Amino acid sequence: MTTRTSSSSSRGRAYGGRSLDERRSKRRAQFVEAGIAVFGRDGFRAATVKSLCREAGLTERYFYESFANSEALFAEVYKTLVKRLEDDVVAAIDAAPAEPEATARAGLHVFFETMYRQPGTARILLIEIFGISGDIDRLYRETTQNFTRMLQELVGSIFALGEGSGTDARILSTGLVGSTIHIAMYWTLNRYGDPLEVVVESSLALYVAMARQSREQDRA
Amino acid sequence: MTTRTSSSSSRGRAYGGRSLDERRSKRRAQFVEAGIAVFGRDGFRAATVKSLCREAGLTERYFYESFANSEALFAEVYKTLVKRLEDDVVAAIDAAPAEPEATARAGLHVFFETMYRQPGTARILLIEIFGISGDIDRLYRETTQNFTRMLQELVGSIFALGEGSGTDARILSTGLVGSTIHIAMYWTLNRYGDPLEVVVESSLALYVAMARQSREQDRA
DNA sequence: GGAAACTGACAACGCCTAATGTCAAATTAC
DNA sequence: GTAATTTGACATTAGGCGTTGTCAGTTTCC
Repeated sequence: MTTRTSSSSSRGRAYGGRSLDERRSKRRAQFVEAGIAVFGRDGFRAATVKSLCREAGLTERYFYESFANSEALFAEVYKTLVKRLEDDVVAAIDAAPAEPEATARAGLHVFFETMYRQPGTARILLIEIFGISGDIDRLYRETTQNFTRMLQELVGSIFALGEGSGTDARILSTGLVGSTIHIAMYWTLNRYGDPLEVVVESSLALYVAMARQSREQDRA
Repeated sequence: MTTRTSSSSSRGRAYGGRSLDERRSKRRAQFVEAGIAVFGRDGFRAATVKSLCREAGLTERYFYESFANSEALFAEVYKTLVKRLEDDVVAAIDAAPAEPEATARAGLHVFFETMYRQPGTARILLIEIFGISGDIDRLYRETTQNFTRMLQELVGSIFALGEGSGTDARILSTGLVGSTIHIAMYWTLNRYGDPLEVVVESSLALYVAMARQSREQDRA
C-alpha cells in the first residue's frame, strides 16, 4: 500500500523533453500504427502481444500501459481506420459537383481506392473485424449504423429512399452499404482482379437503381 | 513398421453391428453436428477440441480420426450448413409461382427465416466465417461465388442484369448478394428487431430496382 | 551531486491448449 | 474360449501465450 498521492510532485515528470502525457500518447500511437501493420498483415488471430511490441519498437510493459489486451488495441485500430476513411470520403464528397450521382461516385471512388491502395486496411475493415468477440461485433454494428445514417443524410436526402410496399428505409440503406462492402470484400479477396472504375460504376449502379425506384414510387 | 496389409481380415471388422466405415462416418457426423452447436453458440475462437468432443459425446481420439484440427471441422460445418440452406432455398424457389418477383421473394423468405430460426447457423454463415484463416477465406469466396452464379442463372436470366455504362454483371450480382447478406447480418446482430416480412420486402426491393434499371438500359 | 523517476531488455510464473499415448473393459472373430 | 480388435476415459507431453516482475542503466529534479 503506497501513501503517494496524485498531487505528489514526483509523479509524471518530463523525460526526453516531453511530459508524461506526451510520452504516453506517443507510445499509444506507436502501438496503434503497429496494430494497423500487424493486424493488416497477419490478421488478428495470428497477432500476439509480443509481435505487436516488436513492430512498435516498445516492450510489453508499455503495451499494458495503454491497452488491457490485444482486443482493446484492435478496437482502437479499427476506430482509427474508420475515422481516416470517413474523413477522406467526406472530403471527396465536399469537393465533388453538387449533384447526387457525382457525389456518390466521388465517395465510392475514394472508398474503393483506399481498399485498393491499403490492402491491410481493407483486411481489417472488411474481414478481421468479424468473429473476434461480442464487443467487437457491437463496435462493427455501431460503426456500420453510423455509416448508414450518414448515407441516409448525405445521399438519401437527395436520392430519397422512400418507403413503399412494406419496405424500411433503414434496411434499404443497410442493404446498399452492404452491397458496397461486399463488393469491396469480393474485390479484395480476388486480389483486385477488376479495374477500379468498373468496380466503382457497378457499385454506384445499385444506388442509382434504388434511387430511381424510390422516385417512381413516391410519384405513385 | 507393421507388416499388416490392407487385405488383412483383421482390419475394420464390425462392432456393435456396424462396419468400420459406418462407425467412422457416424462419428464424423456427430462431430459436424457438435460443431454446428458449439461454433454457433460460442464462436470459433472460443471453441476448443475438448469442448467439441464433449458436445459430440466422443473423445479426442475420434476427433483426430476424422479431422486434422478444429479448422478442418469448421470448414466441414460451413459446407454442411450452406448445402442445407441451398437445398431449402432451391426447394422454395421451385415451389413458388414461376414469376420473377415471386421466385425471388420465396428464396429470400426461406433465407431470412433460416437466419431467424437458427441463430447459430446465422452466426456461423454470416460472422464466424471471417478471419479464421486464408483457407477459410477462400472457402467463403468460392461459396459466395457459387451463390452469385446461381443467382445469375436462376434470377438473372429473368431479371436480366444487363451491362451498361461501364458496369459488370458479376459485380452487380455480388452487390445484390452482399446487400442480402449484410441485411441478414445487421438483422442478426440487432437480435431480429425488425419483422421478418419487412426484412424480406426490403431486401427484395433492391433486386427489383436493379432489374428494372437493367431492363430500361437494355431498351436504350 | 544525489535521490527519485523512468526506460528497456529480459526472466519467470501460471494457465491453457493441441496432440499423442496408455490401459483396462467391451466386443468380435475363429 | 481365446486372441485380437475396438472403445472410452484419462494421462502426458510439449509448447505458446498473456501477464507480471526484476534490475541495471539513463534522465531529471532539487
